[in-house]
Parts: sequence; structure tokens; C-alpha cells
Amino acid sequence: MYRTHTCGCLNAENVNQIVTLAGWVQKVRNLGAMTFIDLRDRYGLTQIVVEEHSPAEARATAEKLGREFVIQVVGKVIERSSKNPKMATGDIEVAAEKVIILNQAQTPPFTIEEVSDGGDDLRMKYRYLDLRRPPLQRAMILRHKMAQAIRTFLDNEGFLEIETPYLIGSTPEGARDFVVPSRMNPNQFYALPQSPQTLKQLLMVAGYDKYFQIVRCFRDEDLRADRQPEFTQIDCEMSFVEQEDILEVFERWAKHMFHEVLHIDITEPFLRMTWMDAMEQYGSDKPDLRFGMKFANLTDLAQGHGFSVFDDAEYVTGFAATGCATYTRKQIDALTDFVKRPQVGAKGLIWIRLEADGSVKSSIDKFYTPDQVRAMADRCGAKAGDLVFVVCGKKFKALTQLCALRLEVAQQLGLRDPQKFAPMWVIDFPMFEWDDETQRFYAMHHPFTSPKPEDAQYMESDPGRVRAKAYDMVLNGWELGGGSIRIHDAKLQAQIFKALGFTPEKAQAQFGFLMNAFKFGAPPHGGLAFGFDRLCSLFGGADSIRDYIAFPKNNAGRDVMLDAPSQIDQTQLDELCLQLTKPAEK
RNA sequence: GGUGCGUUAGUUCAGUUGGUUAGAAUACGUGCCUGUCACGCACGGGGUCAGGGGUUCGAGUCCCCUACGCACCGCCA
Repeated sequence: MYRTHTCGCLNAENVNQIVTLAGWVQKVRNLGAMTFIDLRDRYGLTQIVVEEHSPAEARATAEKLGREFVIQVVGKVIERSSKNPKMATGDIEVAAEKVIILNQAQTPPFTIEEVSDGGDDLRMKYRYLDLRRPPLQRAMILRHKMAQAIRTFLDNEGFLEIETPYLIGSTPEGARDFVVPSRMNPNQFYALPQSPQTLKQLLMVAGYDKYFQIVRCFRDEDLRADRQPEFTQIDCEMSFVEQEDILEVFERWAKHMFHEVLHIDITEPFLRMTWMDAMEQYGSDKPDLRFGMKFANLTDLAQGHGFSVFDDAEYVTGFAATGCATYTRKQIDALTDFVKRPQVGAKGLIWIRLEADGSVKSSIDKFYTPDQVRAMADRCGAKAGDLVFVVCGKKFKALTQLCALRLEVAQQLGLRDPQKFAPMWVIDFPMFEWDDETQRFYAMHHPFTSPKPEDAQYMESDPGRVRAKAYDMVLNGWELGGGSIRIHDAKLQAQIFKALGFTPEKAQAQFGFLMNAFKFGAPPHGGLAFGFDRLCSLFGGADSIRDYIAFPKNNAGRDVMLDAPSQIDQTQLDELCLQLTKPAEK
């Protein structure tokens, strides 16, 4: 037996027991006649003591130890003469009788402790060492617990976990597919699923009316700190349900997760906001509701007073930054520079300061009377001591720019507290999104999303006005997941494809398998999918999802530990009827 | 496809206006040390300044190219 206990479980109750521990040497502190060893496994850290009266063999072995050696220690649990309250096992130590080196180790390239001295790149290359560190271990444990809580809840609700294939056909709509060549079918390719969307709808046709899967999805797009080429979704679908039924089940699911994983009880119903309200009030379809600073439409108040910047704009909007009247000219200039950055794209920033004494000062005093300026501030809900920021331009551009500013100001004010959680639903998304580049409408969610029946009349005349039975769950400014009620009527589906510019032939070629299935009795159905990696990072209070994935890819989609992707032999390519080509010359 | 920042000891970083032998901390090695837990003290080894080209009497430092890393825009139904 390699061990009788773990390195995290011994305490004063175990005193005088003879135990065997096994783990990694985190640190050796040699004081001469006395040596302390911090022994680590994934359960914790236990101090081993080797001293004058220890067996000579144990003392000799302790001399030879280096960091990350794998050792086994047999010894007696004793009470410490000087306890360490910072350690979970700090009341005791193990007086070594035997120390056995199970394996030596090279000195690791970075320290394997709570806070490492290693950089991101290096830690990624030696990910198996980084994973030994407590923060990463906590992330892996959290992820496991979350997966368990998801399965428990959905199982109790009668959902079945059904696996869908990873080798499927390519669908050019949406993100780029990762493709896999088929040896048995030369010059033909599988694609890895961007999501099991169509497959889960086929499961509904098959009668499995409550389905879920914690499933890997693949998208061959450029990466970000929060975006990986392979990621995990909690994918769900239900039959014989309306939007309300789905929101009810998954709101309870979310509350279950908060309760089980974070021990937070949310009793009130989630706030629901239409997409249009979310855009007009927060400039985003995923508003961060941990704090206020709601936007107001100032267009009517701002226009008609000879200030051409506002008069020429389609939309004028602003919000009151709480308690920011004390901001200096320098701070306001910095925020102006912030909104003028290309990533934000505003032309400028107007401010209105409500002094503590009740007076008003603004950057537009030349153009407006104090009462007119005050009216604008009032509509933003500003109080004495607040600073109102106003931008203008094309409606949704101005709103999006102001959203970036709102989040920046909140960040500076420390309002984006990772320990605080403000979940909500955004509903009534638009059905279609216009793309200037290709001059056509695209499905905002996907082409199987059902429109709201009351908007069906605009399908031909004004597609941009059609709202969908689509919804997103939003947490702290992040889209946790989203879904929709699907179309189960072949005629309506044909109408949508037409609005999206598909010919009937093209629709049949791409989605014929689904449309054919719908001819054989498709039940009304709908569902949603959550981004599991991001859910884990939010519950863990971290910004990056990479810490919650055991083996993530870097910025360029590379696995620097495995050195993948890489070239393969011509013999392997020959079997696939593919040619090895040099990278294109520049 | 584009923009910005970065690359110096095993590691994390500093390095002045372009000027002598490129430093610190930590890690590592050796010695001393009986209560450490960021142990302490002393000594020591450790550098293709990412790679290539250029400017210059002289380049870690200035310019260009390439590679790699990070962040972002586009993209992500």
C-alpha cells in the first residue's frame, strides 16, 4: 500500500497514529540537524520532520531530496511544538521513520506553489506541472462539481444524456468548420460539429423529449482570452414546450447551480428584459446588472438648440456615473480618449457635472441653458455628485460605445465584483441581422429559430423588424447561453430560408436531412445551450476560461505542450489522397 | 486579414542620451545552522540580450525583416 492517508487529512485527532503518505516534495527546509519537508498531493500539504533521533537511513534519504521528487513517508503523527495556523494540517507533523524515493525529478522550470513565478507561456508548455498547483486544482474540482450538479438536476427532471457524433457533415453557415479527411471516401471530408444543433432536433423527432449532453464543440475561428477552438457546451432540447416552459426549467437549473456550487440562494425570479430594452438601457444584449447607471434617450432634449453635433445625430444617449463629479479634467480626458479608441469608435464625449452644491457645469454650456442641461441630467437619473456622460451617432453604434464606457467606469469604481452575481434573461431577440458586406440578412440565432407569430407579417416587407422566440441567459455581462423555440412546420421553415436568401435547392442540399425528418412528425420543440467553460470561470470568479480547461490552446490555437497542430508524413497523406504542401510563400 | 504591446540568467524582471567587465530577486550548487513553515547566514556557478540584416568608431539600447507570446478589431449562424 502506497499510502494510508492523504496529505490534506491529518489533524490533532490522528496524533500517535503511524501513517504512510505519498506525494511530491514541495519544499525542503534543512536546518542542519533537523529537516522539514512539505509533502504535497492534491488534497493538501503535510509537514514531514526528520531530526537527530530519526533512523539514519531516513536522515540520509532526506539529504538527497529535491523539489518535486515523488516520495513515500512512513511515520508517526505528532503534535507540533509550534503550530502553523496558515496550514490546514498545521497542528501536526509526521515524524519520519522511513523516507523512500519513488521517483526523482528534474528541478521544475517554475515554482509549483499557490502563486507561481512562471509566465503564462512556460506554464502552458509544462501544463502537467501547472496543474499540480492549488489554483488549477481548485478549478478542475469546481468544473467537476459543476458537471455533477448539472447531471443531477437534469436527471431529476427526466432528461436523458445522449451522445451525438463528432464526425458529421459540413454546414457552411455560421463559423468555419474543422474538417477531417475520410480515408475510405477519398476527397471527402467530415466536419466536427460547431454544436449538435441539428442532431438534437432529430432526437426530438425521434421522441426523446428531454435531451441533454455536456458536449465538445469545435469552431475554426480566431481565438480570444475567453474563446477556444474546442469548447464545451451544456446542450439541451425539449419537446412539447413553449418558451415559458424552457425559461422556467433552466432558471431553476441556474438557481440549483448557484445553490449547489456557490451556496448562494437566489429566491427572486430572474429579471427579464427584451433585447430592445437591453440595447437602449445598457447598450448591450448582455448587460452587466451588478450595478445601475442605466442609459436614457436624450435625443428629443438634445436636438433643436443649435448644437450641430447633436442635431445631426440619429440618437443621443447618456448615463449618470455615480459619484464621479469629483473626476478631474485629466480623468475625463482619459475617458474621452478611451471612447475615441478604434475599438470603441466614438467621435467624442460630452459631460455634465452635477456639483455637490447643486450647480451644473458641462462641456456644452455654450449651447444650452442650465435648465436644458439639467433636464438631460435628470432624465439620466443623475443626482448631486454625479457625472453624466453623453454620446451620439447612429443609434446602435452610440449605444454600444456608451456601453464600453459604462463598463470602463464601473471597472474604475470597483463595481464589477466577481463575488457578486446578477443573472437575467434577455428575450425577444431580432430574427435577422443585416450584413453590409454580403448585402443579405443572416439568422441572428440560427435558421431554425421560430419567429414570434405577431411579427410574421413583416417577414417579407421588413425582415429586420421580425422578433424571434429566442432568449439568452446573461450573467454579469457575459452570455451564459441561449436558445430558441424551433420551427417544426415545413412551410414556415421554407419561408425563413427564403428570407435568408436560400433557394429551395440550396436549402434542401444543406439541411435536407432535417427538413425531410420534419415530414415524419416533428413535435413542437425548443432548447438552449450554455457555454460550460465560461460558466465555470464565472463561478470561479476568474476572467479567463483557460484556467478551467485542463489542456487549453494558446492564442494561435496551438497546443504548445503537444506541439500540435503539426505536419504529418506523406505516407499518411497518401492514404488520404492528400498532398503535402509548403506554406504559401509571402 | 488587421492593430498594439512584448521577447535580457532556470524563472520573474531592471538596464539612464548609443559608450568600461550586462545587474537584482528568486531558483540551483556547496558549506554552516535543533523548530522552520517566504527559514537564516556565507560562498559559488549561471547570459547566442529571440533570430537575421542595417546605421554607427561603438548597439541589449536606434531602424528594417522574420519567428514566437499576449491583448484587441474583423471573425465567432
